[in-house]
Amino acid sequence: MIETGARRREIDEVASELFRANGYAATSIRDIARALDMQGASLYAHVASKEDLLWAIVDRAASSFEMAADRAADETSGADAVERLAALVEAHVEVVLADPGRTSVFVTEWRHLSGGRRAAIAGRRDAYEARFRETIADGISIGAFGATDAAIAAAFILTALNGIATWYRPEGRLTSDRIADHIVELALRSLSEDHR
Amino acid sequence: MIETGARRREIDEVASELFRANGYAATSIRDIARALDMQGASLYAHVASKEDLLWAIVDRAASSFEMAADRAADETSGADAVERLAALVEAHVEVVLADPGRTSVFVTEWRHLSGGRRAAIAGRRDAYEARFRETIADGISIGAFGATDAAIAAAFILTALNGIATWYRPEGRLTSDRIADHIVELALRSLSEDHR
DNA sequence: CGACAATCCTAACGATCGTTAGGTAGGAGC
DNA sequence: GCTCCTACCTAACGATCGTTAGGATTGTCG
Repeated sequence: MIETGARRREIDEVASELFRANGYAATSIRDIARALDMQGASLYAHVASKEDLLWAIVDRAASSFEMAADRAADETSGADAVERLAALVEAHVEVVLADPGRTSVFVTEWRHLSGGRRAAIAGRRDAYEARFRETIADGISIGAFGATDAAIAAAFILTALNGIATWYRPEGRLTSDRIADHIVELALRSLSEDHR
Repeated sequence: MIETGARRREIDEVASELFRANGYAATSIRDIARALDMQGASLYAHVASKEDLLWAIVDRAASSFEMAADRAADETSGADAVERLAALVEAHVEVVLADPGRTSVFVTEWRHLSGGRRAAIAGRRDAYEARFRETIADGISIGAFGATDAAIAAAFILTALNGIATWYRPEGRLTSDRIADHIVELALRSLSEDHR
């Protein structure tokens, strides 16, 4: 019974931007409505609850990352760990840069979901991180990466990649393509075997 | 007129933990009071406003980073860019690991400050990031680092270092010392000149 | 003993919160 | 022309928010 019409998509976009700028808890239903030139109560013709708004954003963002990682893994199945990790990193960066606002909400506001939804996102997050961790562990075991701890390396890289959403500005000095190139380079180099 | 007694410090600690777990906006004065076994109104014997609580945490965290960076810069003045950056990174990681909760509040909740305080923190943050950026730019110019963009590299490293606060658990598998070593290694390698 | 400061209390204020109920305007399809 | 659906409205609900006012208790120091 989830509404998916054009109006609902506008509402999701406005909510995403306000959640990003002010946070979920500090954004009221009436704030969102005001940005859409309507009354707070009117939003309930489109949405069952405030949390449903957050859920729509977070769930879609999580799916975007999962699908991009699936695609990256498909395209590099059989390749060595370095290439597989490069594909994962590149896919992640592309999703972040395609919608930094949504990514920002996803990363910082999912904890405001309640009960099962929160647990579900935590689980998907863990599973997603495990892809990175295991690929890094593979690379370490074949000597392609410097011998670091795979769990730490995965956390390091993923938080750095998600951090892009906090500082990237589309109107900035560099195009998103060039930023993506730089970031992928930094991430892969952090695992390189030879240094100094 | 800022109270600095022992009781006030307890209040700051409890508030920091609740802000970290639930966010500033989703934490009420009465939540904080309940964790201290007192009534919400009683907190105002120690604190002028809810925002003052956030300010105390954020300001102290910002000062910790600044002082640690000052010390690191002092100890490596005259050294080459690689060593100077290493000292900055190590100092930052140590501050994060010394109090991940406070760091987490600092990084994610400072936007809830109003007016001048918010602007002041934004300025100090920019100045702090500039230290990293300029040290990296120095390293690039003398060929010690791979030719990446200094601004992107600084943002990449700093968000990765701040990210530690979101996943580090003191009761975890590794000691904070070992984690610090790994992280410093990852951060420095991401800038290394030779790779592949 | 008495003054004082620190600490916490109860009660209440006006504002705002998420949400529900019930109604209205306008266009689409028969 | 009538019905139905979509999209919005006004009004209000009970809860909770940050905060203030004023009083009680307690221990310290003279």
